[in-house]
Amino acid sequence: MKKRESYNTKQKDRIIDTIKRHHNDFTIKEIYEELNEEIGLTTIYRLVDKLVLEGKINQTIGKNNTVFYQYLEDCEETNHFFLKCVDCGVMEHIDCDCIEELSNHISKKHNFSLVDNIVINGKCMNCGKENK
Amino acid sequence: MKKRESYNTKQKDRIIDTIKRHHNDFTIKEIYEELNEEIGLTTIYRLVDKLVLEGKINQTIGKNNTVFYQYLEDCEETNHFFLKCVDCGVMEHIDCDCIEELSNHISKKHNFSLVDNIVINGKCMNCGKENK
DNA sequence: TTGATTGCAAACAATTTGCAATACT
DNA sequence: AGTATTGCAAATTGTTTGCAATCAA
Repeated sequence: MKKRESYNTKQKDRIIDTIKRHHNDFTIKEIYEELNEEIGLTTIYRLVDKLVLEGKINQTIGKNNTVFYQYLEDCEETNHFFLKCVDCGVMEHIDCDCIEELSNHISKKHNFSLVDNIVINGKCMNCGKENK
Repeated sequence: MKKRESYNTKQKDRIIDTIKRHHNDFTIKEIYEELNEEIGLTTIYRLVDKLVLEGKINQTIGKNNTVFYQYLEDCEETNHFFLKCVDCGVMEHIDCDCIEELSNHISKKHNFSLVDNIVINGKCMNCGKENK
């Protein structure tokens, strides 16, 4: 029973491609439909689960108990820090010293080490100004 | 059809009391069982949903697609900022200038306003040192 | 008395599992 | 050839809804 590496398949490619085109949120159903239901739901669930475990996708739960995912772009930086707008769902990757400072501070003063992929909720400029 | 304020009930009291005793994570099922199944699941779902909407409870999704909730303690400070350990689930309330600094910086430099209740994932000292 | 709340049973929706067929290397 | 992957159907689980009975004000 030799352990093989994973196989490349047409389905994986198409799912990942679709996921990457969603900069912000996506749901399983959205991906399923965007693929014209040509790939089984089960397959999508399985791949997305795997990517969540690998930390490439962030999983959240929002309005109406809907489960959302976000693809965390591949980037070389050590810090994968994102701001996510709770209203429109837009996600921005932050590459700024403030993150490292925060991380150091948290670890030194509060004895917590931040995880690799941090997603912080807020409101983007557009959505923020709408509320009076 | 006059709009009444909400009623105080035995059930609400017991549920909230139970929730408050869980400093960290809780699931609906845990609460249900801790109440000896004396209060209907439906009632628990309804109250917890309401508290989530009011921002008193944080809702997350974790391992095995389990939905977790955390009660965000009542506190006078404007900033409700928490560090949550992804391993053991412990949550710590942070009351520190660094939060305000971060918040100002994010808003000034990155055009995002942070939401009221921020929960950031990390590893607490105990769980952090276990990994090699 | 009036409207809110409760909780059951049923409906619904989301996710997982078993398994045979298929695809990858 | 040998193992991973796929996808259907079925099972399972989690959550919501309808509604009649009950409760709070």
